[in-house]
Amino acid sequence: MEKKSATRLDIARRAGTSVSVVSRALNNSGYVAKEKKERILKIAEELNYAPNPVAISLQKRRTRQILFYCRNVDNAFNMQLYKGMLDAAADRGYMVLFNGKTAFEDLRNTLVDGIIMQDQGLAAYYLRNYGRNYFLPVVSAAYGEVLGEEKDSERSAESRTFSRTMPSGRHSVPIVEVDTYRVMETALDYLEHCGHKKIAFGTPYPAENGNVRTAAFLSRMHERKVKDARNYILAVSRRDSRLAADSRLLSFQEEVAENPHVVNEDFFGKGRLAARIFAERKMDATAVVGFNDEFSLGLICGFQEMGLRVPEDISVMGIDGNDARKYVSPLLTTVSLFPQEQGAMCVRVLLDLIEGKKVRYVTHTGFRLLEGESVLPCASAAGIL
Amino acid sequence: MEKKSATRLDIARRAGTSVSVVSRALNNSGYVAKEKKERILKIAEELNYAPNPVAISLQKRRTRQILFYCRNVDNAFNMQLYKGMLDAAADRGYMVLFNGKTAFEDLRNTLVDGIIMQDQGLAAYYLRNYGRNYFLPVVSAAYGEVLGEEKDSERSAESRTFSRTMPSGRHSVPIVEVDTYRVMETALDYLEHCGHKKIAFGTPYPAENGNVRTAAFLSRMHERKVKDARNYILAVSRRDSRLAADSRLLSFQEEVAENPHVVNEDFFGKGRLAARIFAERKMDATAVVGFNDEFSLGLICGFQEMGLRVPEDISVMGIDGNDARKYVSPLLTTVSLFPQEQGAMCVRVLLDLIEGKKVRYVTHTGFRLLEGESVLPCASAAGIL
DNA sequence: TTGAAAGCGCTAACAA
DNA sequence: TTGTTAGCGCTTTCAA
Repeated sequence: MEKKSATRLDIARRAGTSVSVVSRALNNSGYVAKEKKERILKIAEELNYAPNPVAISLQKRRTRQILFYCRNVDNAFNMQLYKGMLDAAADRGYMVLFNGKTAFEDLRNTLVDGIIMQDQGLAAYYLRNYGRNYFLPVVSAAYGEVLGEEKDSERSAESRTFSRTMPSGRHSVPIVEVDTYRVMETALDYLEHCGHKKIAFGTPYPAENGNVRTAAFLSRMHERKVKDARNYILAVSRRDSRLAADSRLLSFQEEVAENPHVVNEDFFGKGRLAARIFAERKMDATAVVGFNDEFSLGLICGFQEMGLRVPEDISVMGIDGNDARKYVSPLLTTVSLFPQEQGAMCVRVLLDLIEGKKVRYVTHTGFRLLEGESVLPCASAAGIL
Repeated sequence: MEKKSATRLDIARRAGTSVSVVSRALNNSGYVAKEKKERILKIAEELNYAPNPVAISLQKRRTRQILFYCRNVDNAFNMQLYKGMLDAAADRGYMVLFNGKTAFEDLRNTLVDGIIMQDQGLAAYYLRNYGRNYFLPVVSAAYGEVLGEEKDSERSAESRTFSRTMPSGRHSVPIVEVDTYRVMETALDYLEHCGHKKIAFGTPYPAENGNVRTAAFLSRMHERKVKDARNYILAVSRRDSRLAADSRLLSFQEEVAENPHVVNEDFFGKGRLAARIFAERKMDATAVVGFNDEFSLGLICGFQEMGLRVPEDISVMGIDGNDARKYVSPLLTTVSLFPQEQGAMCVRVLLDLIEGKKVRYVTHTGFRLLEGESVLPCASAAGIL
């Protein structure tokens, strides 16, 4: 048993034939005498033969593995994305591996045919710094990425298509995303429908940070003729001293941030803190839309810790459709982005790319309001402070 | 750009030298004239050369990748195990991939050097059905596995060692686990210390199911001369009709259970239901130890939904050290198994195995009580029903 | 129906 | 210091 495992050559020798016949027999492809085939199969069995997948991959120049590269292992939303990927990939004979931490430089040594990046920021960074050297197809799921020039130019090119040739844009990657602007609209419409007039947007980033979700909020508020919209942005400063101290868990695990732009965000903790800031600033909103569900769960926790009732005193709404909602009462009302479907779509786009088909540059996936109990319906909308 | 990427041969040709020199230059190993080396590096740069990791793996007969095979993608505990693995593996130059769903038969096609199984049950099943044919080293993290003959015989062989030869036991795999009996003791000691006399054990499995945690509870209760210990087992029947209906989330994702013995357990949902069963059965315990943290969070949720206060009316305690604790108030008191350390240890054992070192058959990792707010301290321990 | 032969892209021993 | 050579284990022509 200690010795190395059998190869097709070993089988061929015992069967008194050649490797190519053995290969055909094992893969049942091509001609091979029935009797001989049986003998080969039997010998393979006896030898506990198992093909070497690495050799097959080298020959076929295809591993049939793809990777979901995702830093936020903690976030259930990403795990839901991953779940969606698994099925979609299996349908086409691929495996999806997951990796949350390998340095970008080492990523190129992964034995995969393509990579799905957690979000656009990561994808752009990767491509800019490492991607040019070898074109391993990459697809990105979008999620709260920062809005910049690149983003602007991208928005105007939604119908651009890709093939396996180098993309035309500078650092562009096909992305699968949800239309954040319409999502935000859905959230705000719902709250207004429930009677809320003053609506805040809670975000874990500084107010000036131009992430799409904040931008979408401002844009929608603008449309609604709210002039002091910026006052309704409830931002958590990255350096708020209470951040570390506020952790609910004794932390025996030091957090390590390796890439400057990729932090393992504690959305929950920031949401929790945001609730305190809301009170300190005496914001007069009757409802808060959180940056994402994790953040919103933190908001609920924070409000409750201050003795406020959700939704009687303050309504909270999220964005994502994160299954972690189940843990918290009241059940969070949210706009679900159906991460599973988004993940599945990422896989389809990536596999199309790998297989040389043309793919759309931007693919939009669906969303839907999921009612919970965290928004006061038809509220008389009295300020609480 | 469309054409296939450059190889060492391409570089060699342009540099007017041979592949081996190129190889040495690129890997900076062995002799190569300084000037020539520079030229080679430059050409490689120009050609956007990137080595083919599959070819390297074939040659080296090592992928430097290992896999964490884990079905319960939903459970934060497993993600914590995974996080621990990442660092430990990086220390030794390995990547850890994660996969949650590939069928066992396809697992052998994975391009990895070894596999860590989520728990002993999975590992045993895998080895029994697929593992014999090719010895891909496997290590298992233990967690609530079912106690059987195998397990008994294993316990008596803790000091057995393994090498890459076929293990001596029938379907045995090195495991990295925490001593469940001592963990249970720690939990019960703490509750008694807090004044609790009647302690229940909540489990998502039928009462007869001999999983280690239930067994440990019974064993410890027996030691404490509690004769009706079985009456304090709060079990959820697999077929309780309320299970499906009780889900807090609109479920657009149908759950698929592929392997009979591997179910994507909804521990939270079962814990929630268990709280109801507790009330229906009018159990007179003043504290409940949940099977694991997820289950215990469900218990808290369930009790609160019935208008009971935790811990004033009923104390709840968990086992695991699952970070999902942060979501729920009151903060769950638990015995942490330090999943990150357990995961790291799994990796070390697996890599030792891969590298041909002898490894212990069973490796125990540490645990510790983590106080939260879900247990009433020094309770007068009045029954609530 | 078979099997020899030429790779896939890289490593490493060895002779030069 | 260099280059030739022989693989790693498998697939796939193509001539027999």
